[in-house]
Amino acid sequence: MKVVEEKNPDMERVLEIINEGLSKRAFITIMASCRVYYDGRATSRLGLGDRIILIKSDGSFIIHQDRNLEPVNWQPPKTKVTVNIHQGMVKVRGVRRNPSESLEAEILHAHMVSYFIGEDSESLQLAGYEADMGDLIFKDPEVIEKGFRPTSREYHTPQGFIDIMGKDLDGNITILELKSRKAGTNAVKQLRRYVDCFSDHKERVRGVLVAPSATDDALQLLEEQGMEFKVLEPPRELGNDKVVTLENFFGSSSS
Amino acid sequence: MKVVEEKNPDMERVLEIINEGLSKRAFITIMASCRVYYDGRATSRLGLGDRIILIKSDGSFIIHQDRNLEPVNWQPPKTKVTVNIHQGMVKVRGVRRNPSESLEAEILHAHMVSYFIGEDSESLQLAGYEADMGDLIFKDPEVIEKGFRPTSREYHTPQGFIDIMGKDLDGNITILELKSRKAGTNAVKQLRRYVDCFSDHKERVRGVLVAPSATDDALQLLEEQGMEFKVLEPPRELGNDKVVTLENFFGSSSS
DNA sequence: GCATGCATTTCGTAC
DNA sequence: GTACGAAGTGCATGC
Repeated sequence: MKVVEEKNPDMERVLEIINEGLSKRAFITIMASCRVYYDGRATSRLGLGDRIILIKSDGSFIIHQDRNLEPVNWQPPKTKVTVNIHQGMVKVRGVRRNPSESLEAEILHAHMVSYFIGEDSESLQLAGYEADMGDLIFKDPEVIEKGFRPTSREYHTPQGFIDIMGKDLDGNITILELKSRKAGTNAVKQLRRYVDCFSDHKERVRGVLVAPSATDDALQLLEEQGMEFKVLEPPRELGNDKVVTLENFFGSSSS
Repeated sequence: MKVVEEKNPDMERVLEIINEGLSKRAFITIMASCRVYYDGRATSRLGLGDRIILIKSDGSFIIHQDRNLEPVNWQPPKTKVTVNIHQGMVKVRGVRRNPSESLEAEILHAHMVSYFIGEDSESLQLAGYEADMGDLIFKDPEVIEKGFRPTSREYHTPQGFIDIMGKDLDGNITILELKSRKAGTNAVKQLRRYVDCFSDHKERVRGVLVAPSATDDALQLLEEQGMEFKVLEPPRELGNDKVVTLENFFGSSSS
C-alpha cells in the first residue's frame, strides 16, 4: 500500500493516521483548518484558516497558506514531531534543540489527512553556480581575456577570500570577483577591498568583476574606481553521467 | 464541496482534476512518480522518483522530495501553470517572465491527485526582527547604555546604511550595528567600515555591535579593533490587536 | 519596475 | 558542532 488517505476524518482518526504516518516514516499531508504557534528564533502566531501541512520522514515540518512560495511556518529536518488530542483539537507539535524552537499546529478540523510511502533515490543535478564559473575560468582562462593565467582560488585576505587571483598578459596581478547573477554595488565594494589589500604593491593591481550582468550603479562605481567588468555567463553543463536530452522539455513549448 | 481527491487515477483523470483545480483557483496537491526539468536562472534535472507537488492559486508551483525543508524545485507566485498529456505522461509546466524560466514535472504515475478550496484571511503575526530591535532602542535608548541618545536611523554612508547613530553620555558619536541573530565577523567588519567613514572626525567615534550573541571570532575582532559588544535580545512583542495567551502553546510541553 | 538588505533564511562545506 | 558564504535564494520596502 502506498497511499493512505481519508476525507473529513474525526479527530481520533486524524490522530491515528498521523501517528501511523510518523511511525512508518511516511510523507504526511494534511489539509486542515488550524491555528499555528511558533516560538524559537522568533515568535509568531497565526489565526484560524485552511492550510496544508507537510511532515517529511526527516522531520521537516512545513505549513503552507494558499499564497506565497514560502511556507508561513516551518521547522527544519531533525525536528521531533509528535501529535496528541487536547480539548477536542489535534495538536501537531515539532520541537528541536539548537536552536531551541517549537512549532505547533492546532487542528480544529481536518478536510483531508493522508500519508504516502514513496521511493526517491535521485538527487538534483544543478548547474549555473558561481563555483561553476570558477571551474570554467581555471579550465579555460581565456574566457577572461587573452593571456590571463589564474594562480590561486579562495586566496585569503583580512577582508575575506578572493574568488580568483591571477596575472594578466603583462604580469599585473589581477583579482577576479565572481557573481553568478547580476552583480550590484556590493560586489564592486567587495572587489575594491580586495584590491586595497595590495595597495602597498608597487605594480598595478587590476580588479575585475566577472558576472553575466551588473546594475548601472555597479558599472558606474567600477568606472569611478578604475576597475573593470567582464561579462561571463555561468556554464550550464550538468554532470557527464547525467546527459539529458532537452527535446521533451522544450517540445511542448509551442505557445 | 471542499476537497476533490482520487487515488491512482489514470492519466486522463489526472489531467482533468488538475485542470479543474487550476480553473477553480484551488490549492492542488499531487503525489506522483515524476521527473523534473528546470531552466531559467540556473538549469536542473531530476530523475524519476516519488514527490509531492503543490500548486497554489497565486501561481506558486512547488515540488518536494521526501527530504529537506526546501523544495527540490519551484516556481514563484504569478507563474503561469498549464498541464497536458504527451506520450502517455502528464506534464505540468510553469512558465514565467522576468526572469524567464520554466519548470516542468513529467508525471509517469500519480498516486494521488487532489485539490482543495479553503478559506484563509489570517496573516502571520511575527516578532523578533532586527527592525524590532531598532524600534526598541529608539523607544528606550537606555537598553544600550545610560545616557545614550539615538539621533538617526539608516544614516547613509558610502559604505552603506548605518543601522542607528547616536551620541553617548559624553557626546561621542556612537555607531550601532544591529543583528537579530548571533553576529559573526562580517558584522564586525561592516561596523568597522562605518566607523572609518568618520576617521577624519576629531573626536572619538565608538562602534558598538548590538546582538543577542556573537561568535568568538567576532568578539576577538571587536576587541582588536577597539570596538564594543552589547548584548540585546530582539523584542518578541506581537501586535497589540492580536494578544495571544500562551498557555495552550506551552501547556502540552510536559516532556 | 529595479535596487537594497533582512531572514525562524536553508544548505553545503571546511575546520 | 561551529563558522562562513552562496542561493534558481524569497520577500518587503523604497525609489
